[in-house]
Amino acid sequence: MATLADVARLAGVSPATVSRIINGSSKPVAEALRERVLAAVEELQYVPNAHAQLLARSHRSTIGVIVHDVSDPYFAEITRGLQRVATENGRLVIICNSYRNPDRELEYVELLRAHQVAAIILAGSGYHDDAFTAKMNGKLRVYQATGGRTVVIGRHDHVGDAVVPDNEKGGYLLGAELYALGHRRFGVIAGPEQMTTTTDRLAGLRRGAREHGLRLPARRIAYGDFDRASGMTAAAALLDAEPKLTAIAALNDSMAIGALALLRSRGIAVPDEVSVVGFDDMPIASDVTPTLTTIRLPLADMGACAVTLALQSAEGDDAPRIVQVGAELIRRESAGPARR
Amino acid sequence: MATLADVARLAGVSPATVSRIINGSSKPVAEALRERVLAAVEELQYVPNAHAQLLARSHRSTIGVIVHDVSDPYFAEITRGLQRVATENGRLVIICNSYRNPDRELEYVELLRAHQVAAIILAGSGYHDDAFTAKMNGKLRVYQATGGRTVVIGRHDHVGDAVVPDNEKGGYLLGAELYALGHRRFGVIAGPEQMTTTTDRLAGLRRGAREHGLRLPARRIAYGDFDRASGMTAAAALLDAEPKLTAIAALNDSMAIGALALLRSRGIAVPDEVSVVGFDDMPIASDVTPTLTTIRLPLADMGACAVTLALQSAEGDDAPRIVQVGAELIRRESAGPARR
DNA sequence: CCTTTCTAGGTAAGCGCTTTCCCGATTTAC
DNA sequence: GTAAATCGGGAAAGCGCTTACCTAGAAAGG
Repeated sequence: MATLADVARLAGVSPATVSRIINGSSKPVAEALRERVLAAVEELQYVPNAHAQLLARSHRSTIGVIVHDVSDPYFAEITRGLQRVATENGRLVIICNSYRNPDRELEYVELLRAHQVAAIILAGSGYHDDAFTAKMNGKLRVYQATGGRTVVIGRHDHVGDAVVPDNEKGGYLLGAELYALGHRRFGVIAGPEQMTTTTDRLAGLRRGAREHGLRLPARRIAYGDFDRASGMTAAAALLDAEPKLTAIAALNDSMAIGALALLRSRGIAVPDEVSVVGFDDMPIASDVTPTLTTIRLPLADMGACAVTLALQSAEGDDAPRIVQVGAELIRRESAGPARR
Repeated sequence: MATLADVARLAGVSPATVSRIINGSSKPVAEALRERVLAAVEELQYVPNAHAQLLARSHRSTIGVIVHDVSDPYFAEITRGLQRVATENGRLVIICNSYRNPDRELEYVELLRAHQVAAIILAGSGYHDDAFTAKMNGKLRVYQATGGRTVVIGRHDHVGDAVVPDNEKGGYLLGAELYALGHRRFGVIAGPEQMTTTTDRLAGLRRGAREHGLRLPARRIAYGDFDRASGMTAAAALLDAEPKLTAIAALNDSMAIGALALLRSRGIAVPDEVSVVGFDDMPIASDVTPTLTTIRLPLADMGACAVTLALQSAEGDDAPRIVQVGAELIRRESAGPARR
């Protein structure tokens, strides 16, 4: 690999001059030298060693992101927004997949710190797990103490800035729609029990129930993994436990699609016999049949917002900034009036 | 940020010793010292500076990947496979989105080179553009000359190892299915004209046509962008130009889904009036209605394979290794016998 | 014409780590 | 008992770059 020194030698100048020319330093350099150096750079196909640069200047420029899984549409959307803003600001993004493994998340924070990232963005739901939260906060605080910025997307209980979707409101809207359509007995396919996303969305659903003098009994809640397969399983369990359910509310679209598949396989018409609603409004939601009534979250915007927060250095004041983003009901075909 | 020297000072040993303990060097270290050092590491929450490590050892460990867009399901799948193998081997992956912009691809190769990645993986179709190919090959060759490994996924014309899906065969299988169902006049929604993926898949379709003594006239080919929206537009154009089409073959699933949406909006029954087939077999393909007949490509495996190739240092012999992966027809509901 | 002030460019000191080489202290062997 | 081998640990030389700081020559001022 050609080095700065090689370029300097070939151009017959000092390394400092080459560095200045390459980095467009404020120090003026004679045109003749500049051309010689640029020619040498071209000839040697020289590219500065990013690690050496990072060591030499204290400037940290890349951004680390920890998501559950980039290939999951939910995170893919968030990531898209992240990437856009990061690229606009000339930042490189390192993406780490934790596959919902808390230990791996902790490791990744360490790894990103080792890589001297300018900011760490934790995307995805948090866990209701005090031991984990404490450990994570400890690591984040150490990182912040050395000037690192942290932003969490959709979590509570973590130090630093946050972008949080209004999951509770989304849950409430979902319930309101179902009640408005006359549904009184509906099943809920929830996500993993200890995730905050699950509990928040459920809380919204419960608030709606209370307003109608109803409750969400445990037998009408089945816990899945936020993926299609578990949506099928959960829908089956719900229906088996209570065949007279008039609707199923899934706490994300993947599981709603699983429920749709299960209903189709049992020959149950949607929405004529059973209504189904989802959550997130992933792009597919309007391509499944029937198209999915769901709650839209501005995922890409949330990603973009997180980077923006990360890049604005907290101006002196240390109060963590929290950006709340809304949730909106999208009416499509999968939910209709209660029939039976 | 605590440094190695800080740890050494706190533990009362030399930096060398700390380094040896942290890296599990082969050199033995007394148990007492080890414990003191580990305690100091814990106390200072020390994490070695990855850039300094990379500078000091010549070992390069991370892998760079250039894709069109990670949030596109096609690349998300490939990336998933990539990540799995990379993580298994303790490699970090840097993902760069080129958004199908050739210049950006070139820049990213430079950037990855600057970051001293162990390998560069170029995922996604190539372009039929000699100037670009030449430039890219130049850069890749320079990188290889300094020990960098390169793997391309689904491209031709690039130096280095390659994992190529059999797009031509896939196209052929798609055509064969349509002909077997009695379709003689079908439209094709192709991807961008200058992408090799497009031309390869079209070539397969053409081969099938020839075997039936037919041809693919230009008016039955509409070019899209491999996304849903362009699939709708293209389907509309095709149908407007020739209302008697009995089938539409889209060269990827997103566009097929767009075609499905367009047909639904026009009240044309699929597959009763018009059949639709896709390509790639993305997860959604079995959730749309009707479920999509398509060609399955083992995307995650391709990603995994690329990393595997990248990690096996070419054993002396410089012949680029090419791994062909198959394509397979998946019959679902969207294609039926020709009716009109 | 000599001193002073700019300049453009070079010199060298790190950035934080790894690793070779070396040294003093034990062991082991003769 | 001495020479040789062994072993744990430290000193120091980089890795490739940036950036004060410095210097020689030119421009400016008197």
